[in-house]
Amino acid sequence: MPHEKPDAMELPPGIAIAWGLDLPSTRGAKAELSPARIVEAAIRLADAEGLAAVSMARVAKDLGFTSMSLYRHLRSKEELLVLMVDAAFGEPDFAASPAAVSDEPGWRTGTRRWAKAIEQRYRKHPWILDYPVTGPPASPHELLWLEQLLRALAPTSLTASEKLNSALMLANLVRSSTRMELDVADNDSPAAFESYVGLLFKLLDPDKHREVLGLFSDPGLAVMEDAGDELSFALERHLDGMEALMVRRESIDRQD
Amino acid sequence: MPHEKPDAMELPPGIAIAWGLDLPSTRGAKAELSPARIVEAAIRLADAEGLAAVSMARVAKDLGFTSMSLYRHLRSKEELLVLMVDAAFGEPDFAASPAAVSDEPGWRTGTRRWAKAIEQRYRKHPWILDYPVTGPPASPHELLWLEQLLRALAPTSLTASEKLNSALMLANLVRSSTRMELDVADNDSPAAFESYVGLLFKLLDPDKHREVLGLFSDPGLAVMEDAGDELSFALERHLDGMEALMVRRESIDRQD
DNA sequence: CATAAACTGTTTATAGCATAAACAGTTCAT
DNA sequence: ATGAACTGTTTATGCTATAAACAGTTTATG
Repeated sequence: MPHEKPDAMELPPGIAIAWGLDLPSTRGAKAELSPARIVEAAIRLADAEGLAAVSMARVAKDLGFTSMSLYRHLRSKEELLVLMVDAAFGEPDFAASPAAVSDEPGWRTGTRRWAKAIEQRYRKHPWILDYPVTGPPASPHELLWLEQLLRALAPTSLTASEKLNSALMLANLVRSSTRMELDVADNDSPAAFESYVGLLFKLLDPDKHREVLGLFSDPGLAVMEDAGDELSFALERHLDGMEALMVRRESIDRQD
Repeated sequence: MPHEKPDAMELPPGIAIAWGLDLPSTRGAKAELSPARIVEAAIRLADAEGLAAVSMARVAKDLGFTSMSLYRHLRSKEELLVLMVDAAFGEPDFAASPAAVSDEPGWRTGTRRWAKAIEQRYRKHPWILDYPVTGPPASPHELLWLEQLLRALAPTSLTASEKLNSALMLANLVRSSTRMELDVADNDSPAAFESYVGLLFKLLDPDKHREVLGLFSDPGLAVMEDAGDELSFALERHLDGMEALMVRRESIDRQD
């Protein structure tokens, strides 16, 4: 890859490129490839065949180059993956807030809208969920999404730590709920679900596993039909929990 | 592997072995290896060097056998991983409930105890967190843990779906919180945290990222000192959210 | 203007991975 | 006693990421 600013030397993989910190070089043959082209091809491949299909050789082949050519633009496959995920998140897109229509606090509406928006990104590029979260967000688009969520939480009475914690938790919640829904959807529902329950009844001991068996015997246990029901349930519970904290705090403030 | 009951033929990888469904065979040379020995060696290796160090060749070498010998006892590496995770969870261990000491509802205490207990398993075998969750729990120990959590939730007024959803959410919450705490702890804290924040200040646009920057400028943003603080925060919020649902429901019941 | 530095892409090579296939030895059911 | 069933080994295949050396191209500098 082209030489970098001194600043950019010790950054985690992909971050320098993601933030546009490498200066284009003047000398040398002009490049046909670029990180952007490679990432684009890799995303196309992952969308079509999953993250497991993304190998350096395959991406290069799709572009009409050799595997090693990619290493002129990316330090490692890890770097490619970081850039893919960042690009797949993309810019947050919110329908501009229609003011407070309902009687519920604005932070709830905003957070819910954020959750639905990022869920859509996961559904568009499900392979993002196959790339494990390694640490706090450091890539441009991930930080933009975090920013949007923090803006939704800004009007609340939460402390800085609480806001950060809540934001990270909400992000995890959407991620894991969506992942669960997609996993289940993959095993085209009713047949697979029946066979899962059948398996449980064959294997479980009615004594040691009475609650599990009771649950799956319950006729009221509807397989969540609409996509997003599971996420909605978890999200509303979490919002209620945050609200409880705020209410408690305000009542303490009032009595001081 | 030895021949299996007809029942055991179509099960997901590892499940048949985990539930002890393969009959030991009488004919043939007596085996020196066994799934149990292999899994034990693999866990020892993962504990010491991480999940990435677990290859069939390495596990076999540690046992003094060839790679291919493992395939006489396990269908695939996937099967090994499933069995490792199941064994690493192990039997749930709860200090027998000391009745209701505090004035809070028993389901809260029980759920909290469950969360802390499973968190300890993750801390003992952090590599469990590197193995992605693929679907609903099907292995014996995972189902035992689920059973224990459902028992804690049993006295609540939640419906069957709500209990299942809540249980899965709680499991996700503990998993992702612990993962985050371990990720951060890996980068031996203060130095790495400072450099992360420094990075943000160098890269972020004070306009486009005002909330993120404001947050990290806040002197009140304490790096959570005690292990488990992050988990506790998220957990209490979630418990509050569940409680809010129950309270709302009871008040509706009363007015009907 | 010539030369060297810097860059791009290719070829070749290595070490690791999961796992298939064929084979030799062992034990028990028939 | 014979053959089926089993265990473990050897050998081989096709993947993977990526290091190293090389050829060609462009541009900055002598």
